[in-house]
Amino acid sequence: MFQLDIRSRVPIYEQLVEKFKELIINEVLKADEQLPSVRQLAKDLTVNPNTIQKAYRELEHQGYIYSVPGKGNFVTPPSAINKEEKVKKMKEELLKLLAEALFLGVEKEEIISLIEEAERTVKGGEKS
Amino acid sequence: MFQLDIRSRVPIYEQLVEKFKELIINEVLKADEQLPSVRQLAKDLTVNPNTIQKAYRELEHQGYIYSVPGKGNFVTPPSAINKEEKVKKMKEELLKLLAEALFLGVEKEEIISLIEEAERTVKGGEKS
Amino acid sequence: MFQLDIRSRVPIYEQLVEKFKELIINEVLKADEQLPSVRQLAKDLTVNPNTIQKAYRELEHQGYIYSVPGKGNFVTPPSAINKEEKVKKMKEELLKLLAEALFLGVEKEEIISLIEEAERTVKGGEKS
Amino acid sequence: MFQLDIRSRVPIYEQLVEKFKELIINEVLKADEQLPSVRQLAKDLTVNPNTIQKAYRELEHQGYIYSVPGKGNFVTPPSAINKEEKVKKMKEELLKLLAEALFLGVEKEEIISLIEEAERTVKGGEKS
DNA sequence: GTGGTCTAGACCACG
DNA sequence: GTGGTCTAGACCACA
Repeated sequence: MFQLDIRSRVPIYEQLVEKFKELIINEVLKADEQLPSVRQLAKDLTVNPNTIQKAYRELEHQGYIYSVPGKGNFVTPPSAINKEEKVKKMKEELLKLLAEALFLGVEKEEIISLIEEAERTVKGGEKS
Repeated sequence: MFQLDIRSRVPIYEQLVEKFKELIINEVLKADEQLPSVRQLAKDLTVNPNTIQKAYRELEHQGYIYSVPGKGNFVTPPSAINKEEKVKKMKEELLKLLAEALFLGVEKEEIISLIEEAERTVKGGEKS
Repeated sequence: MFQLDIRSRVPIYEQLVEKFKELIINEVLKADEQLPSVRQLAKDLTVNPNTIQKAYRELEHQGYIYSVPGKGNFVTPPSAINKEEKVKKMKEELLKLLAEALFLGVEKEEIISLIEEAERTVKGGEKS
Repeated sequence: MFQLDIRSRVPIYEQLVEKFKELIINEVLKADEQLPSVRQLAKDLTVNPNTIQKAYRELEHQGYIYSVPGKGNFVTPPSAINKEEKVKKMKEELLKLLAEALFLGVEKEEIISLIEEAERTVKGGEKS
């Protein structure tokens, strides 16, 4: 299910966060869908349960999932994500990255085609 | 000369690497120019010499400078730097960020205006 | 009758306790009135009977209801409920929250207008 | 230094978060002051280092402290705390608590005197 | 020395 | 069964 790079400099739990965000953004995991249980995923990935916990907790902090103790972890419906603050940070980050890309000689047209590519992967998540 | 953010999460040596890369790409530091000596820079920035050493080693590893034992560290000519790999990573990162932005409801038009804003900040620094 | 938030972090039994306390303080449930039976309520709310039991036991512990074995659970007359302790805790909590608000730069006037807003929502429910 | 209630229902790390927030709000811990090291505090409180870590991490998430790996954890200057979002949540919480207090028969005057008491403990933190 | 991550394994609350 | 917390102890990166 996941490909973790155990040797990478980026922590396992952070890799997990990224993977899950991707799945949620691309709606592979749909609203209110249940995520794999902490123990099960830990077993599948041969990682310690604490590490999974940490990833889930971080995802919850970022608003992408919510946790119901005794029940499981579930995907937050996009409409319920607190966007304002997140969008602001996102724009700053985007601006920085765009400047860097232009600086390295990436053409404006290339970036626009990247936007279109991104649109295709998201499709339908921007309604709310 | 440098503004280091001691508070930042990103390690000092990495901040140094970024700064030097900027100076090199902008040709503030010209081809084959000698970099400040480890000891001198460490003194100027009130940073541990080990930290400077680490930054220089990393710059060398990434191909931005070359080291001549007993002489010092020198700038690799920009034409010799391999940008391809960096551009590729940048595009991947951009794609991910763009998808996230669209997911959070940022309009395509907004992103395009961000590109234009980014263009303005870069203009003038991209002589190389 | 009840709106339970299955998603919430606060346990269902605790939500039940809060709801019942509200109904009792508001005298929607009058003194010595009988509460719904554990089985019936569990069925109505599609909740595990154990959960209802736990809520009732907790309400009894806090003094809001009393249980007559073989008969059912009944509302303690409001006059017999000890509010003092609760008011004390409430004040401590308020003090903490007020300090935090002031620290974050909320103006005193804003807080007073919040009090007035709160007054309006309570008006009409405080017959007891 | 701290009084932890090991038997309490509220987790140790959360108790720590509350204590530290209090110390920061009341300016016992001043801006950019260093917090006790994870290991040291763990030893002093005879708690596992991981638990301290968790508390510090949470405080960082909430914006009250910042962490510099290899250096330590430091108090965020009030001016640098991202307040907007926090203030919004705070007001909601305050409103709820105020309504509950009024409901329980706490007088408006009492609340206002609580504000004044809170003001005295904070004194000077609301400038920015 | 510092913080950050991770494993191994335990116990609790909840439904 | 689920998530949440905690201990014990290890290793790494950084300054």
